[in-house]
Amino acid sequence: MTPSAPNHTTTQPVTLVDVARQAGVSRSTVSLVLRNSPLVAEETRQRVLTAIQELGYIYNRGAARLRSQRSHTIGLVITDIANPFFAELTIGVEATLEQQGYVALLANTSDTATKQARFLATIQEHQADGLLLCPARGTSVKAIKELSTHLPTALFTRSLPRLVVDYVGADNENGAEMAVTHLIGLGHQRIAFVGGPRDSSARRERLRGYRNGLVRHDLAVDKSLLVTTDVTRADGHRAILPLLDLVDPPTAALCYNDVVAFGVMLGLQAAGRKPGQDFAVIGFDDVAEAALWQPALTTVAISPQQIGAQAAHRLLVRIEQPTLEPQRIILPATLVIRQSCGAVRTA
Amino acid sequence: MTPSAPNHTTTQPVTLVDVARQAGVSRSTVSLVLRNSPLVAEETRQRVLTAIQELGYIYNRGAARLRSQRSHTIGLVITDIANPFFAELTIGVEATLEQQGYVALLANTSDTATKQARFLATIQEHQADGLLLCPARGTSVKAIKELSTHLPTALFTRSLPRLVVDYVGADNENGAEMAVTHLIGLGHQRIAFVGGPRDSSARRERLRGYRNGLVRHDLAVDKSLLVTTDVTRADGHRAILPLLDLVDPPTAALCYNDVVAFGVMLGLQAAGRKPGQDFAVIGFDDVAEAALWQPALTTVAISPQQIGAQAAHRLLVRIEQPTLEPQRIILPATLVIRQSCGAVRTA
DNA sequence: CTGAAAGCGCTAACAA
DNA sequence: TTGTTAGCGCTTTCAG
Repeated sequence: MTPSAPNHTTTQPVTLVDVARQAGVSRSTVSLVLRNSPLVAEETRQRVLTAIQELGYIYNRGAARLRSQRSHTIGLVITDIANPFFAELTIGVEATLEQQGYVALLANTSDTATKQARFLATIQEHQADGLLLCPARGTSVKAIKELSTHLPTALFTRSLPRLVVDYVGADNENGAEMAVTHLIGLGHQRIAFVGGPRDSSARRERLRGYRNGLVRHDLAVDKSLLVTTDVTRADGHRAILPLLDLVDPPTAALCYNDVVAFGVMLGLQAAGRKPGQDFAVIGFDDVAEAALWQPALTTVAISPQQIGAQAAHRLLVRIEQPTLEPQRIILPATLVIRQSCGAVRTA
Repeated sequence: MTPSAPNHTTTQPVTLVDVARQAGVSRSTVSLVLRNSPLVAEETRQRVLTAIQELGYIYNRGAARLRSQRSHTIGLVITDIANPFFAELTIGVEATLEQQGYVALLANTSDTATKQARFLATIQEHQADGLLLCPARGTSVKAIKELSTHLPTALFTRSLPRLVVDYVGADNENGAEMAVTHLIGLGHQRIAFVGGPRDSSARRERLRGYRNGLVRHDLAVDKSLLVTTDVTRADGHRAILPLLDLVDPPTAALCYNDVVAFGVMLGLQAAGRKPGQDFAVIGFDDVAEAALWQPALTTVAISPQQIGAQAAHRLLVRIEQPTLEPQRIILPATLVIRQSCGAVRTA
């Protein structure tokens, strides 16, 4: 309690009425100042600002929202914050929201539809102004469709079939095709596609690119080289081993994402193989770790921060103009060649 | 619009009054049902629940909070979500909050006091019921002290000098001492302490353990072996190089945390050294990646999820009983020996 | 540009 | 157990 500290009456919280009284103006004037309205005379405005300072007044958005139906809050629902891809994406989202005076209510669904449903209900109860969603596996499209009619919604990373809402993602198809083409150029003929949940749109797109790449080079698509998994390192590890035991085993793998690719590399090493030398591995995402592994991971780079930032931006625009035509924003993917595909000798 | 779908009048949102009318009870009864009060007769309760279903009513917490001064929201402020340590911690926090019907407003400060201050203001405007904070560098203790008098606050991972509030952290001092003792046992005499911001309490504690370990074995503390840094891989990388050029260089390094340790290992490799063979590296945290690096990182394990869960739990308890004596909860640390310290030959 | 009055959707006494 | 009456702190017309 320094003497210069604002005179905080701990018991009764200071309200806008107190500020109005102190400044000698009406409540609505204070309200206008609070929201940076240009309608207030500069001199009045200063008086109000001073009063706010003196009283240590804190704007009560809870009250404001009740009246204005705007919470300046959005729900951010992702499948796994422990995946660095989503961590970086979250940073992008947050930066954009912060700029515009919004905050995120965070939820981690662990890629399960039930947790997601529970959180979506919570989000609505808290009157979030919008929803940023990476749909979990088994998401009911119907439910999200319903939801998106009254709650501005933007999807990222994964889209949902027959659901026309804003979406921001990467060019998965092209990225995957570039990767496969690169592997084929390196002489590989038996290329596996490892990992990812079956109902992920991102996986479908990457798989399509993979197929296109093969077909374009007159290689057959062999179903025994396609594996679906959950999305952790352990899953990648587990998935690669049976592939090695095939009669005609693959010599390379394009993985659903980097995390799975890391698992695959570990699995290979556990089986006495040397990724980058006797087996080629390519990931997807270009997470920061990718460059740091031994061997460094060749991967299809997409920018998670940008995806997050764009999705957030798009959502805020939609909140302002709900009738806007939904947009599908696809950010480019590029192949980053490192050691794990065997194309480069050393660091 | 399936026929079975609830009859959603898109224009007028359904309120508690509508539910009351539909169920033929008063508003307060509905309110009680909404809050699971045991005072309502089971039969009435069912009628209300049915009405809620039929109307597709959504509980408006915004309105509830205005009256009850409870938002069921807490502010979660961390320094860097891209650090897997904080990502896991967040998971722990979230799990606990979810169980108790709370949601987190997330903020990533990038370890800067200004961003933190801005967010703290936002948190208050949004009437968060509590604050879970890992203080950024340069945090004004006075400001947080002031804040904590009206906002239930719990710190984690880093504490603040002369601030008596709930705190959950790891046994940094002991952990560091165990690590140093291990290195000394391995024959190292010149051991560096690398990384971490000077004003992090966690760093101070780890440094103290480091000193204790040396002193207890009659080794001198050499200030030229102590480096402060920011907390990214790049910082670790940068920090180790000058150390190698010393006239009497270190042969081992205890790092502020795993992320810095990864950087140190990369720096060593860039300098043509072999961590785990001609230089020993030990980290702190035991992030998931630690086990997967080549060489696998020896590190002091603390459980981020547990720290997060405990801190959240403690905060919720305090929200219920604000007069409780603040507690300082220290979770144990254990040394996990892998390859980077050279004590184990192979995987 | 400023003021007065009404009310957002809920909860908290209190009474019935 | 349920209903009645205020009113949380703000924004929003609408006048002045």
